[in-house]
Parts: sequence; C-alpha cells; structure tokens
Amino acid sequence: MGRPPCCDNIGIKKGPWTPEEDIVLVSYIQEHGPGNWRSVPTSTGLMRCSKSCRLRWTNYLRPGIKRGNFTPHEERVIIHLQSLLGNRWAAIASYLPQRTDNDIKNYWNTHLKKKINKIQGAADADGKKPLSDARPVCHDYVSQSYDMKESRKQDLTAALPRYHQKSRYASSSENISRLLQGWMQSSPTVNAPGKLKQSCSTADDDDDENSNIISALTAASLTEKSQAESDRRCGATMTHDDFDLLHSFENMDIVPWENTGEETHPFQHAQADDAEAQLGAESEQHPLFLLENWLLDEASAQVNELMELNADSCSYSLF
DNA sequence: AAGAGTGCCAACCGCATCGAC
DNA sequence: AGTCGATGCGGTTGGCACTCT
Repeated sequence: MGRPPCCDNIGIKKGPWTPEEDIVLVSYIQEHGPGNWRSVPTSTGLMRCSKSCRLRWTNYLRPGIKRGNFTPHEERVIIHLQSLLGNRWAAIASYLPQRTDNDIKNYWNTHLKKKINKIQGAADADGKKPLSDARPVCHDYVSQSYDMKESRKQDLTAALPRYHQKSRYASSSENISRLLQGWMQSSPTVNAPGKLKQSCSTADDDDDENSNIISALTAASLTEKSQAESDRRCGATMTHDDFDLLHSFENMDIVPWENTGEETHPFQHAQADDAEAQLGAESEQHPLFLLENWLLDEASAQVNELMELNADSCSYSLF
C-alpha cells in the first residue's frame, strides 16, 4: 500500500532553492537544531515540503560539507567501498564525513563509473588479461576475494547502518554549533568577505554571494549559549586548519568525535599509529573495530594494487 | 554564430525502515 | 501485533552549462 506523499502538493514550491529560502532554513536550524523536519515548513513559512528541507540541509547547507573536486584518496575510498558495499551511498558517505551521499552518488555515476569502464575496456582491447580477471575493478574487483571475506563483509554491512547513525558527522546541533563556533573563532573578522569564502559553509571557490550570506547568518546567529557549549565541548579554539585537518580522512585518528558517551568513530581507532597495540582492547570495546580495520587495510592495499596494475597495463590513468 | 549533443548536479520521487502509540 | 507518522535512502530526472559540429 503506497504511502501518501509527505505533504500535499498544493502550494508546495519545487525546484532550486533561493538564497532567501536558504537563510530562513539555516536560521531556523541554528535556533532549533536539525530534526523534526515535519514542523520546519510550518514554523518557518517556507513553501517547501519537509523532505525538501531536510535534503537541502543535509546535502547543501549543513556545516562542514566539502564541495568540489574529490581527492584521489577520496576516489580510492569510494571505489573500494562501492565494491564492498554496492550502491549503499549513505554507508559510503559515513566514511567520508565531508561528503554527502548524494554527492558521492553523483560523482560515482558521472566520473568513477566511466573511469573504471574505460580502464576495463582498455585492458580488454589490449588483449591482455582483463582487469576483471586479473584484479577485478568495481564489483568484479573484489569478486575473487569476495567469497573468502563474505562472512566478514556481511557482518560489516549488516552493522554499518546502525553503527554509523551514531557516528555520522554533524548529525547533532551540538556538533554544528561547535563547528560554527570554531569557524567564528578562527576568523578575525566575521564580516570579512575573504574569510566568508573559506568558511564552514558550502562555498565553492567561485561560489556566489549566497554562501556568504549563509555563512554570515550562521555565524551571526550563534548564541552565547552555543558558544559556551562549544567551549565546554571543544576545550580549545578550532582554527580553519584544524577544521580541515579534523575532517581529513588521513587524520581521523585525532578527530574529536562526539564526546558524549556515544561510540567514537571507528577510523580514529583504525587509523591510529598504535592500532595494533590497541586492537585487543578496542575490539572488546566494539567488535566492529576489527572489521573496520580490515576494511582500511583492504582499501589501501587493493586499490593501490589496482592503480599499479592500471599503470602497467594501459595508458589510461584512473587518478 | 547557432543549434545539437553531452555532462553534471541539485532536487524530486517513491519505497524502506524505524519508533511511538 | 498492527498501524501510522517521520525520517532515511537510493534511483531518477530536470535543467543549466559547456562542448562539439
């Protein structure tokens, strides 16, 4: 029995969001925090359905989202995780906290899938042993090792959604306030356009004033309460560099994830230099740690192999 | 210069899942 | 246990921008 639409279509606006709508939405979320999306349209007067509001926030307005070019490292992670998890973009996105599932999905469909096909095609045309046989790409990429690891994968994939619900970046108002606070404190003058450009908003290099408006609004709308809360949680000022560092994949081990008693992000264990030493204790703390650790090892090893093979076997470059 | 083709991405749609009652 | 509302998720699409002819 199909569900009725989340909201009737009468008077509901569709299509691209305007800067004014963004401001209204960000302002509301700054005050009330994300969630309770049903009430957002009625409370804000936005002529948008609740789903549209949620999507706009999670995919575009949410602080900390990185837009623009994907790094080679991000590409490798996506390729590997896609081969492991399939098109479970939300799960993949949980490993790249700066990227949204929509962003990753789009990037996969428009870039990575073509690259991989191109590589496979080139290998086949060369008459060499196809990559899909020698070192499978994408789904085939892990097919040979799939069987061996099936049980591990199933454990991992089965547990991912719930597990990452708790560790998903910026899913709480505290986190958002903290990030915005960090941005504010690192910006000598909040109103300086140059600073706004590199704020925690979603601005591209050539982004329009929309992002500036939003950044200014979000910064200006921070209350003293949220600042105090942020100070309490962070304990220290976060600079822009810290912010970037905080969300860089390579530095997950130092990420101050939610310090609220919830699980810490697996990568802060998995990427730790002394991961081996911690392994026993950590795995007791959370059994998924072993799987996460394995996943990372696999990601780096297998994708690096792919890249090496690719460099040897054809002129196309994946990255 | 202009029309056609293509790529890209923000946003929408509908189903799945979760949680409250 | 069943129902229903809210939210999450993945597939798809509309339209703009760019490239090609």
